[in-house]
Amino acid sequence: MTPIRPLSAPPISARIKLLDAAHQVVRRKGYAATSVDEICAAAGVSKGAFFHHFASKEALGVAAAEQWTNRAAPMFEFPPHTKLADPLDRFLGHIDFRFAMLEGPVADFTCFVGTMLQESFATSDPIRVACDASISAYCERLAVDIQQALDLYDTTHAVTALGLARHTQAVLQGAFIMAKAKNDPEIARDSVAHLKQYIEMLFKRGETK
Amino acid sequence: MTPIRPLSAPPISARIKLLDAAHQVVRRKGYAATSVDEICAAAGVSKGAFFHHFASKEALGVAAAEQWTNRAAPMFEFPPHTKLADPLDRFLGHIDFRFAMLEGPVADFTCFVGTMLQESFATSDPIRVACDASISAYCERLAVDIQQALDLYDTTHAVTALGLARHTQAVLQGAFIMAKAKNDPEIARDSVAHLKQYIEMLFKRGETK
DNA sequence: TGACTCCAACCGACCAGTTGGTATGTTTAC
DNA sequence: GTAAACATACCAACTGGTCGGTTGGAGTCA
Repeated sequence: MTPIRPLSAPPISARIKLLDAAHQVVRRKGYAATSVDEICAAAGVSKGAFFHHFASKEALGVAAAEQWTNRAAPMFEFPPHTKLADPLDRFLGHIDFRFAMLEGPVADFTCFVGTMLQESFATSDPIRVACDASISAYCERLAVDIQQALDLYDTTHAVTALGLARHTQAVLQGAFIMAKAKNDPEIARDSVAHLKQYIEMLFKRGETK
Repeated sequence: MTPIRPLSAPPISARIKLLDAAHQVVRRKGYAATSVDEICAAAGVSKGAFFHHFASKEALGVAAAEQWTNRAAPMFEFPPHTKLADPLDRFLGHIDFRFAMLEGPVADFTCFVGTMLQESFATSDPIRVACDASISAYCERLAVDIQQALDLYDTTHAVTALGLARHTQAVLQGAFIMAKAKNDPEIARDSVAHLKQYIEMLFKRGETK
């Protein structure tokens, strides 16, 4: 399966190229409609290389879902808003950041694991579990800031940090589908704007405990 | 293509069976992963019947999306809440209704057109357009009650009826994906509960204009 | 240094099974 | 009688996956 190599070693080129190609092609065409040959062509590698690195197409799906988590991680580190002192500012800054991502071709901002889930949740449990892990990791990371905001600000409403993080993720996933329906990002931004308005209402800005 | 027949005539049996079978199988496996043979088997008809009623698999997808709209229509007519006098009660009743639907096997309550959109928005414009039409019809119907609620109740927030209807649809679509990730409806209900809380906050219950 | 070994990385022709779609025929309803 | 509704056998194209082979760089020993 995955060759054993020290984490410090340079990444195996073809493997990374295949994972990146899978992210791009599958987001446009879906998992089942994307053939192994297509992924190879997009990655610029041979079929032999594919099956050297992955035991099966399903194994690539699992690995690509894990890689998707890695790709999302910088979202919580590099943007300016992640350095803000106020946890609610960081949360709202994150929403703004996701809002700003919703532009250009639809396939470029939609979620790889969300797309795969639609097709694989009932047909491949390994892929479903890997996609769930990626989404859960996102939610749990987002919940850290939300919990700090809940600790700091007054809110009389029934809200848990993880629950609100999951709702945020759900709104984003739903927004992607609406954007796909219209083939236009604008409708997705409207939904994220509603989400932000909800969060601001929940936290009643300015009233600390 | 579609045989011309008077609307009053009894529906062509095999055609309806194929559309229903497509709804069931595609929601479980996705569009691309579902073969024509499988749909025929699930419908209990032959392949000859399939290609007699539909020019291609894509044509079935379009017809099934249109049929999905028909299947959703009773949601706005038969449930008790649709007869309530207050438009906000009808809207919130609809949310409760959708909430209550979120139970049992995931594939039984998820959205056929939402699933198809994920795979077809970039590869089949006819299917994309048909799915968009189905979602838009739902949103426009829902927006009727919302508009009446906006006319009746005081809300200081920036909200349009159609925009809120679309956000409702987005939350539902996102909730389906979260349910698929966990293979469990519970997480979907949490998100719909957040949506209901948002709507109640928007309309500040009891304060009419 | 340089000849030798070794093995992960990579290649591309090939295979059996499945795919959407067709061609041709039979049944059924009016 | 005739046309729509359905059935069956079939096909070329494509699918995921296999298999024997080549390559190139890291060790090793003289």
